Amino acid sequence: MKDQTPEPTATERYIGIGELARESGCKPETVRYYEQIGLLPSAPRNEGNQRRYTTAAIRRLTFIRHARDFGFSVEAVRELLQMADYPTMPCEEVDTLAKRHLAEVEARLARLTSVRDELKRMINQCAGGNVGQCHIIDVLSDHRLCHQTGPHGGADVIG
Amino acid sequence: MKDQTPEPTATERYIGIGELARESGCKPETVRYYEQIGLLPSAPRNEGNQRRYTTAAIRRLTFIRHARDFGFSVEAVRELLQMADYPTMPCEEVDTLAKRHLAEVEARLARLTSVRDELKRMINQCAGGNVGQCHIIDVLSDHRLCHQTGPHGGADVIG
DNA sequence: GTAATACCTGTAGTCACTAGAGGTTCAAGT
DNA sequence: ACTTGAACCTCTAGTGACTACAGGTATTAC
Repeated sequence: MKDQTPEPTATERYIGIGELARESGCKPETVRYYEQIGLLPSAPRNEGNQRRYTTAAIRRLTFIRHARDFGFSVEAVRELLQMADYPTMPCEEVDTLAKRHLAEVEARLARLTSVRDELKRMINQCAGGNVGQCHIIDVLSDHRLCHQTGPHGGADVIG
Repeated sequence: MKDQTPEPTATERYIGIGELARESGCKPETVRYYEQIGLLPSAPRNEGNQRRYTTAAIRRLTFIRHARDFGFSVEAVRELLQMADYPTMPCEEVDTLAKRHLAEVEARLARLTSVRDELKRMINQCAGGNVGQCHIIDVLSDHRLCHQTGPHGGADVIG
């Protein structure tokens, strides 16, 4: 990964898992989990068996959290990390991964948008009477009552 | 739930779990799962211990699948089913549930939209060189490089 | 009669964490 | 030096909504 900060010096301060987690916006449990599944390398331990980290770990974990926030799966993040570790490689694969992810996000957006529209229609048509006359229940009971502009009736529908 | 079809007669044909699943757009495993968690009542069995269903089950399961397709949680579906079972009750609660769900869907849409925009920006700015110069990696490494119109950097970010 | 298909139960796996039990270590204050 | 409380450790189990599999039984078609 590209260094934005100077290299850690020999006298660099080590931090514990709690501070690392705070700095990167996650919880200590999550850090241990990422170590367990190999997204983070096993951290060196102090005399009392507690993990000690440098700023390199903050950068790596921030990268991970940020990619996860973008909705990349853990496996995609693993690949992104591998690529980021070799700055001289062509970035074609990174681009491909990002584009594939964008396509998935857009598909989810489309489905979610059609769900939203249908929900709005359902709610607007509810006259406020009793359940027997309720349009919301009707639409849920019978797919044919849907306006169905988009593909919300598919298999893995909600993103 | 409001009947769209006439009441089942005494001579009605019973169907197996496979046909029920096909009719309602899910798998037999899912039907058994719904029975297990109490969304569907325990089906009567034939001599060989296999579940037999009537069209009532098709209607109920279709309702469930459809509500799930709209993104209602299983617990919300459970409540909707309870309400649908009492057609003379006021539909206020149904309305409330639907509106709450709409709000959640809109929140997810907002987050997802901001993620999509940022992904697009990342990809457009990738000059196609090597990983060391790759804007995608840069943005993932450093949240400050985000355009950040929306709240995609929050806690539970991706819907 | 036999072979293919559908069905049964029960358990474990998925994804990405999160929560808790039960214990150890560290840092600060007295 | 001692005590207290926070932070840390490992290991296991739970979340949601299914899905998959193993190992067996029933039904159906030929």
